[in-house]
Amino acid sequence: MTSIRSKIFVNNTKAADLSKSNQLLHSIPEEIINMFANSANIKFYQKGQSIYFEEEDAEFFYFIKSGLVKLFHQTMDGDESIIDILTHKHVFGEDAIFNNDTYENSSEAVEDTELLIIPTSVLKEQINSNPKVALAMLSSMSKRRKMQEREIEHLTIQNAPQRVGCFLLRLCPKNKDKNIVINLPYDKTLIAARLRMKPETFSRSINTLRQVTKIRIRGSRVEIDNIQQLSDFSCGTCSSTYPYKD
Amino acid sequence: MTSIRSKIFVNNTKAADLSKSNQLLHSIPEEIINMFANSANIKFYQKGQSIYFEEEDAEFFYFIKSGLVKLFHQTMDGDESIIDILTHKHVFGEDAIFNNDTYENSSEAVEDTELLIIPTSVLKEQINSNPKVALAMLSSMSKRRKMQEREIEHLTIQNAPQRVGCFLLRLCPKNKDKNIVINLPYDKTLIAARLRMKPETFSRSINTLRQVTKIRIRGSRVEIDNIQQLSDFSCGTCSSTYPYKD
DNA sequence: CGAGGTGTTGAAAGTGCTCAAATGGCGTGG
DNA sequence: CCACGCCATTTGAGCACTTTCAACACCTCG
Repeated sequence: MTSIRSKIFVNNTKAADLSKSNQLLHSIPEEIINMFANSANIKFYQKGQSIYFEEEDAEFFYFIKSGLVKLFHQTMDGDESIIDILTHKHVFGEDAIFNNDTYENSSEAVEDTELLIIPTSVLKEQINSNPKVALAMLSSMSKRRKMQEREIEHLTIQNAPQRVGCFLLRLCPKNKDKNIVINLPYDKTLIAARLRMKPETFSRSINTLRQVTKIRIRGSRVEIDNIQQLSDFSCGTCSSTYPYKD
Repeated sequence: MTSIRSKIFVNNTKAADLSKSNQLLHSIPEEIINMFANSANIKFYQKGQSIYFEEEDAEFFYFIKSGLVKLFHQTMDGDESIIDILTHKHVFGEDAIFNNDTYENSSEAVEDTELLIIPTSVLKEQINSNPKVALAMLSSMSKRRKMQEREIEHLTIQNAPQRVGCFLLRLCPKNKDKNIVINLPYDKTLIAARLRMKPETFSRSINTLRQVTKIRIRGSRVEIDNIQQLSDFSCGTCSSTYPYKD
């Protein structure tokens, strides 16, 4: 239970490496983040270190330079319910500005992580004064909403092996459909939690996928010969089909 | 499969009855909607009539004056996956402006319904030119995101009777905690679908609730003597507790 | 080598779903 | 007013899927 305030600013490169990168998936466009470069600082978090806790006052929001961050809720019976796992270039904590400047969930570094921290005050100013920023926020929030809707749908109509298959499909490069080799982005226990299933269920789902779709998995290495077979199995009942737009 | 365009403008009261009402739950504030009054028209839909289909070009978004609207996705195997049931004062279809002016889901009147229809072009103009509108949109979208997060959490950690209990709790007046009498807002089959369970499961869940929490249900009338008992049962494992803020 | 973390497997229990059938309310035509 | 049919709801039985609990394999690190 380290206090948030106790973390030390190790580095102050500021905008230095904010410039080189492309469109963000479900988050604020990087060009917008760049506008905050002057107000931003860099902060390092060790694996397992907490970033902020739910209901804490939110003075900052965060941009992930590198590493892995887990967003979660603490449940009444002591468990935690994972909201999302975020990686490179994702933004989080910004939603606090619509929540009375209070964080809506807790966050923690899952690996050693390098974050850009930006005062929420700056974001609020920009939203109010710069229509482009407000629009970017709207657009990014809309995308997230859509992804959440998809997640809800999947929780309802897909079974565990299908959800795992769907997760793998999302990792595949968009332009290939044969002989794909990918690596799981984080350990299986965490993937299981992200997919809202138990590690045992995840493991058994992998076995099912092996049998049904002929994929090969060894450690974190995944080989998919025929992506069609995997998407037929995973997405046969969904409202969207592979390849996904986001 | 009636065409959307075939519906007739029955009435043109315009802004007439837009003024009297209070804050909206998870939607655009009514004061913002009022700004569009001059561009709005009123349109009636019969029970069962489709309002728009997924992927259709979106020229309008909608405000519910009265009635009941179902938002849903068509799944690959012909079923439909319900996204939400909306009532009086809810806004829908506006998300299309962030989706290439294409509706993201389908909608249908569940009862006879009176809608205010407003061109999306007007909304887009306002968002770009009026920071207040953009801010209102952001705030409302943020609330919806939060509700979706809660729904995802509930799908994962609550069982069917708990989800039903939670649904009932949301219907209760916020200021009473004894001898509450409420009415189910729509028929049980639809509630079941909204809670993402089968009608059979819903029915059995009601029975469980009767036994465990001493509530009485007859037809659509629900009597709750002790709300504490119901919320202990339903929300014991969630990250939020009754009374809910939204 | 031993400890701890991660991942896998087996067996049993729990939960929701499917299918089938019964019940009950309600409006229509007689 | 009554019989009929339709629809919503309930109930029962069996099944499919996920979790739980327990045990074990594997790997890395000291």
